[in-house]
Amino acid sequence: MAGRPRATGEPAGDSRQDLLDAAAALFIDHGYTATSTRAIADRAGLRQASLYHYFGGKEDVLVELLEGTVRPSLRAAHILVAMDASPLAKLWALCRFDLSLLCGGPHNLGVLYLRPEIQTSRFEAFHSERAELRSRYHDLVLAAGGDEMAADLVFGLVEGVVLTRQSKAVPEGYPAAGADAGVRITGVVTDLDAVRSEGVLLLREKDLRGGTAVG
Amino acid sequence: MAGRPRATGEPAGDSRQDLLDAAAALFIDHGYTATSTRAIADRAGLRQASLYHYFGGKEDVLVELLEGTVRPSLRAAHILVAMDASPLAKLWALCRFDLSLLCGGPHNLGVLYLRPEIQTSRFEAFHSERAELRSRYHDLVLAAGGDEMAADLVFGLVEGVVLTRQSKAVPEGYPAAGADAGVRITGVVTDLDAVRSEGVLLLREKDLRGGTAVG
DNA sequence: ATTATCTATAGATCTATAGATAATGC
DNA sequence: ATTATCTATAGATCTATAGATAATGC
Repeated sequence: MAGRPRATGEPAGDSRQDLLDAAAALFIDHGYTATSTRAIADRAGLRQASLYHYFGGKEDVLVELLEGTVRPSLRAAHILVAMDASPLAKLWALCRFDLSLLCGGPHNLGVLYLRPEIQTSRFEAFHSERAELRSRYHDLVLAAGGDEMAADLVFGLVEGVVLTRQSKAVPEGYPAAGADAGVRITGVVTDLDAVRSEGVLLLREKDLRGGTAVG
Repeated sequence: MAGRPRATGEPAGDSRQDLLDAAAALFIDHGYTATSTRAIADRAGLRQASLYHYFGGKEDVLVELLEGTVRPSLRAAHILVAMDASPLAKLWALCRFDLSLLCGGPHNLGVLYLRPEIQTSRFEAFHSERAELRSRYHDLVLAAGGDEMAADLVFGLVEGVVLTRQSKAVPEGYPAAGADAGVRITGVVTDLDAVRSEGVLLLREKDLRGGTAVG
């Protein structure tokens, strides 16, 4: 702790986290390349060079932000898959959980998935975690009787909310409605009301509650 | 025509189009801000300063690229809406058409929709055309008996293919399967086979055939 | 005479490093 | 003695403009 006081006069709290928060907002609103290390530091109340005390460089900041976004969803997927319930109910719950994360939080962090700067080896860990999440969706859709393409469509529907959220505020019931849609897409004829009820129960599990994203 | 020959020796064809093509590839692969005017010109076989003979600046190039992507879809939407058919069949056809455009073409141009650089007044025309396309989806979903949220979900499903395409090659039948999914999402109980058959017929209309994107 | 291209460059960035300084903690 | 911050700066960009040059077209 301690150290030289900030030139801005601000009462230095958790500088590292301040830098992450500032970077998240700027990367989303202005883009990665368009955001200078100076802009990040300024917003966090520090001088440009101080960023290098906490991170190796700008890329390290983005790596850390991204890793934090898939983790919760992947964790939820693992828990759900292991539970004792029908595949469709698990699928409903996973869609619902994932959509809540993508719709929640102060920033539309999911847009970062489409940024070209993350197509380098520095982001391999992030990409493989996201690929694994996609696999869980596939497993559930196939187990429910759907096909490969339906699985891709469901995953696309869920992540597609990122585009929706960029254009307009998503309404309250969107995650639940999206989960309904995800189940419908599978093409498996079923009693949707029953699936939804079972899915809601699954999300009551203690490890799956209040899963709102950081950012 | 004519003018001083290129320093690269290349046999100067349509320089303006060459610049647009080069910019499309680079904006998508490396990002707008990360792409320098020099990189665009180099790829097009010209010197950096020559870009300014054709465009006011880098931003003008992006404006032109984006305008070219929504136009065909919006045009198709207008034609379909005016046709004499069931709302669900029109919706199926619009989804199918739109998905074909987003899946086709050499580049995944749709990713540009999520770039932060386009959130300025320079891109207002593009944004309003895209908003109008969204409205057409809403009209059709509501006419078919679905609600507002279903309409947003269908539009999100369609545009969500942009994320899918970034991670993997989308299979041949994806646009048709996506159109099926779009209809299913509405929640309107119906004979999907009949809707699909009717939708396929609508796309036989001369103005809606072979609608593959430029880029 | 017009056009498409070129070369050269001013002015404004931006990243990362070197090294100083002002706090706390021992 | 350690840590968090600072100031200063070298070196590498990048955009846009000024003005020259090499073709074709009249």
